[in-house]
Amino acid sequence: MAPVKVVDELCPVSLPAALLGERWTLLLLRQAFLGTRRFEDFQSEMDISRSVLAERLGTLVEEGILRREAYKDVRTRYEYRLTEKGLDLYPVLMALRKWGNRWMAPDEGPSYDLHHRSCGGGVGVHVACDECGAELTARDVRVTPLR
Amino acid sequence: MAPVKVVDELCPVSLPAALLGERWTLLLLRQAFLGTRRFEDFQSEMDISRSVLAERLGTLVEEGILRREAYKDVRTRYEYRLTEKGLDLYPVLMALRKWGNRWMAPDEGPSYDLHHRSCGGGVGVHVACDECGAELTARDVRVTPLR
DNA sequence: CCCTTGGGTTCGGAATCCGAACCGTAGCTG
DNA sequence: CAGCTACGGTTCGGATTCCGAACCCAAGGG
Repeated sequence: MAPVKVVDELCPVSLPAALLGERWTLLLLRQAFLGTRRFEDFQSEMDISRSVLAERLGTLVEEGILRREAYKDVRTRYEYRLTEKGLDLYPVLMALRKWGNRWMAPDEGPSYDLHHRSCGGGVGVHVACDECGAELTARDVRVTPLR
Repeated sequence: MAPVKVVDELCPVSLPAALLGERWTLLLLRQAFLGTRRFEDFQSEMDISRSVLAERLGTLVEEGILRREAYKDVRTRYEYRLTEKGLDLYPVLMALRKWGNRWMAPDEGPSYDLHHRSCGGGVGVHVACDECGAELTARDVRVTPLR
């Protein structure tokens, strides 16, 4: 694997990495996928300061990953919900989870489980060739610089 | 999707998220997967300060994601290489890349491309049911709290 | 000998993060 | 209607972390 020089702005990983690789953002998204929607709930379920939470929610809304929406409970409240762009991050979280289960699992095992709604099967993540369908590891992939 | 209260330490996403959701770590891993191995090369290819680079490389080594190894060039040098645990993060990076290509792609397109070495096909990432094989989105998955 | 290179470590100042306090709007209570 | 509470923030001061620049040391090379 020869080192590939990369123009950072043109690497499809670097922008998302800069966004998600900001403290709290991944945890916030996990929480969103678990169904948390309200400011207060994020704040009490994660141990994050209110100011930083407000800021992170703000940038996620700006990025179009969450949308802030008013709704009527007993009175007007707001919720932060995943947009389509946000929902599309699911594979990232699932890949993280799979890795976490394999390499950083707590002794007692996870505190929740995920299953396919309709058949009850577990959730798997796979990197596969679009052409031949073979499961791929880093070693099976060639990097071709374009510029 | 009812909100699920999660004991943070028992969520298989939270530990990896805390680790990778630290500034620079994801970018560093991307670089590692592209073949960068030496301190100086990380430093010149990414725009990171030497002190933080040293620290991040250190924690990744502590975590067993990279291993630091001496080797002989014209003289003794060191390289940071992905361990098996590190290589196993490939799906995370690929999921990030896929998302980046779809939602944050730069106008000119990516600066490099990935292909299956043996058949030339593209690299795909899939979340699928272990049982029935169906492709899954967040909506198809049920969260079951265990404790 | 002095110079260069790789791989760091060590500053001081700048940017972030945190907890705690505050604020405004709304409803509910009496 | 006066006062209280809940939500969804914003605004502080102090504690961390980050950064760039400078320094350090070992091993060659000229």
